[in-house]
Amino acid sequence: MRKGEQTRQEIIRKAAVIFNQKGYDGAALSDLMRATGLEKGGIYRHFGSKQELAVDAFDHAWKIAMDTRFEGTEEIPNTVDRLKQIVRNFRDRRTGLVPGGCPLLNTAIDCDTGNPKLRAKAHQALTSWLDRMESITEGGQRRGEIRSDVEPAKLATLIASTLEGSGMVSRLQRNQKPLDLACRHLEEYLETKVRARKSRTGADKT
Amino acid sequence: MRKGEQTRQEIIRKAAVIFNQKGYDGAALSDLMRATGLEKGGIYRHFGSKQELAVDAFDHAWKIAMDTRFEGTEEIPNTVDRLKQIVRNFRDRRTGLVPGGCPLLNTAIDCDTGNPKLRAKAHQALTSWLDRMESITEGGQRRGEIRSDVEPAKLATLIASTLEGSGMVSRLQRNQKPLDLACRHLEEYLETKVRARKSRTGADKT
DNA sequence: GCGACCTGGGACCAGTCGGTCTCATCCAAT
DNA sequence: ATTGGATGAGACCGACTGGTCCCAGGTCGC
Repeated sequence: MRKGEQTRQEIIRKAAVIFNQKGYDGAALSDLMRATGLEKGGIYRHFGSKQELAVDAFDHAWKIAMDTRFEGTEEIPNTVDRLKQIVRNFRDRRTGLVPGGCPLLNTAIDCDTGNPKLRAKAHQALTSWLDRMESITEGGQRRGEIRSDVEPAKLATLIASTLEGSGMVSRLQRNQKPLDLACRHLEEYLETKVRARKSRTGADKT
Repeated sequence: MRKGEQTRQEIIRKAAVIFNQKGYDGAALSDLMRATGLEKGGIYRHFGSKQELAVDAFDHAWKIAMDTRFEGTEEIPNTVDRLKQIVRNFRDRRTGLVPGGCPLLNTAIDCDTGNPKLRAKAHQALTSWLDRMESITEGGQRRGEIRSDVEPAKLATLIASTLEGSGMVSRLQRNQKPLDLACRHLEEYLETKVRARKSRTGADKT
């Protein structure tokens, strides 16, 4: 049960690229066969269906995306700075990602109608991303680094929405500027509306 | 040549829904046949290929989207208020739209890889949207309603990115709140960073 | 090194894909 | 009312779809 698992992982890695670039319907079994170098039987031994493979491939792509987006942020002590780094990571760290753009955006749009399994995956992926930014914000509030009138869930949603939207525009224009612009906008927002201003008591009343 | 054109338009209207909901690959000829009530030959008389039909269907869907997003804005005298109404239209006016979400977002993601014709259509659609908001902003600057340090292209890009991104999040969560939130964020931005503050001279120096 | 099981190849399947073509019918101008 | 072009039905096409299955060969634990 060792060689098989190896092959399975290899299929997932290769398939993730195809699915992320072409979408579920656009990715034909023949594409996956070419990418993996395996025949149909070789693929279907490890997965019960195309959809099952697509789900595993999405998990793989999303894990990489999440790891990359939070890379090097844990060790940043100030929570506002940490959020700023998350924003910058989204813009700057592209190496190692599964090619084809943000898997969350791709899958959400691709599966909005039909394919409820994959759609649910995308939904839970978004939730996991938001939750993580939310809990950073809550921590920041407890430590007095973030204003208490900031609503963590809303801040997380605003960041994710802005990044994904500008990512789409950047992709369509094949131009980094829109994403750049959104990042600067978010950074300014974090500085002026989120970061707690220095106060004598260290406390921050609403 | 009258009846035929009528049928053609009918096909476009019905097909636009299918393409917008299922994407290009996901929309099978059989789906289009069912939606239009026509046989394959009936459809192919009016369009040279599936792609040709998809292009016309996108144009149709996008025209409706644009008309809706700018509906009732021409007559708003102040340009900042006009931009705010555009933002609100994006959130509020959904009736009459082609079902399936924003055709621009859908097509951009669907056709990012492959289908260059349709991708080009999406790109030009984005450009037309941005241009329109840009020229409103320029007009506002000439009239002294908008700060001269605002860069019209950047403002347009920020608005479009934020709306599309939050639209995606709202769709995935099946919840209006993220879009609501983004709108309020943009409205505040327009008020505090875009609208020219009253000045004695009426002029606005950078 | 043996035996059992794990692995992958590839033939095969029914169904569907986008697309073509022919022909009966419909409509509209005369 | 006639007629010629516009129209749409539907049979047909080859390619390809996702999926199944069996068998030869490889890879294990022993």
